[in-house]
Amino acid sequence: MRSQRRADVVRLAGELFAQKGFRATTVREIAEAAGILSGSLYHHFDSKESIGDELLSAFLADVLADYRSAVSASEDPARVLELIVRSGSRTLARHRAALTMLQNDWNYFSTQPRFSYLRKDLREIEAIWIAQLERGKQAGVFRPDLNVRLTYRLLRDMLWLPINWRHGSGSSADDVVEAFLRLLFDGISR
Amino acid sequence: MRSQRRADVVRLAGELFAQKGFRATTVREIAEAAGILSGSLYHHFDSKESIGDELLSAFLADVLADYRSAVSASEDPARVLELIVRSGSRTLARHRAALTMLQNDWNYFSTQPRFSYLRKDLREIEAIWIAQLERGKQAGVFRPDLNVRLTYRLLRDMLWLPINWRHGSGSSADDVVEAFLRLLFDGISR
DNA sequence: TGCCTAAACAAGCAAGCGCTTGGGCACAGC
DNA sequence: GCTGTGCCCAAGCGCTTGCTTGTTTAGGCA
Repeated sequence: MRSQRRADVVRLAGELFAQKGFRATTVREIAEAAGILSGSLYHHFDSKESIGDELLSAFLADVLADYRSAVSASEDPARVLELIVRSGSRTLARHRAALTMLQNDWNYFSTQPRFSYLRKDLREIEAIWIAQLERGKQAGVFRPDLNVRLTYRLLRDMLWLPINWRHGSGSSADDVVEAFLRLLFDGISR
Repeated sequence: MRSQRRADVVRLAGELFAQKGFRATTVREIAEAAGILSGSLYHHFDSKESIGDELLSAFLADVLADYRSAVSASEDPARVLELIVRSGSRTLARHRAALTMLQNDWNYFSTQPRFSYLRKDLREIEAIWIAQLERGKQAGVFRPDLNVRLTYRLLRDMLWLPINWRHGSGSSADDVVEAFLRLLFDGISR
């Protein structure tokens, strides 16, 4: 364990970034959460941006690892999507703060050169989804009239949405996954 | 037409708020977009918040009007949902900036007393969705195992997501609506 | 012409921002 | 015992923020 404090700061900063937004969170707030003064942060980090960088790059690395392993785990497109949804559910939960940052502050991060890897990684994710949807269409597993690109956008965003729900009334994260998969493959009709 | 400039400022500010976030947009930027100085804004508005207020309250008023008219237009729950999706598509397009603000800066607005009506209006929207899903379940139109509350959250968020897609590659807003309805009722399976 | 008002400008205030600086304290190795 | 190093504090710098102030300008009307 090289530096517990450093890791704490990253985690606490992530929670604040997710809660208030990256730009709206001040280094003084981050420092206060960690029990030190703002100037002391700069002993551990170059800048506020590098804290955000650490959170986002770790998140995308884990997500991409999930996707790649799902693709190599099965030949069946429907099965691959199911794997992505199920393993993704846990990974996303571990990186809840980073995902929320990505959703809320995308317009900021996507314009900063430092975070250009975000676009690259998201393109790889898109490519995997589209490849699976297309293969499923060809194989006759999915509807032949499926608009692959539109469906991808809907599904990926749907999958990333529930992360910030506080499922209070008797529904767990697993319930959300099952409801999602059911809706995905069968819709709401009887 | 009481004041063209005032309306222009609201519209331009909305675009900036949607693009950069509410807190990250400065009154100087808004003023520059309108071709005046920041101080002159305060002849038309009390504060930056009141500009945001104008955008958000107008948006929610229009959305709720859609929902109420859809409910009173049909007895069939599936038909009501379809009406909400179709009319909502146009209303959401008209209020694109306000919807984006709501999505990106929800954590900010929802904690400000001034914007407490947001919670109230969203609760009414939720009640309408849930009532229709429940009625459809009872009537045997929807799956009997449908988790009503989870489904509502997924659907409403899904419906509000595509507003910021730049549908470049040959897919229009109408295509998105059709793809959504198809996915909603039938899923992706063949 | 003289007056009134809406709408703009020019300037700047207090507060808060990210970040830097210089120094102090505890503890390691010698 | 001395010194080096890791970690932190106290103070504050330069800049930006939302907003205020006092003044100027343009146009309608008696």
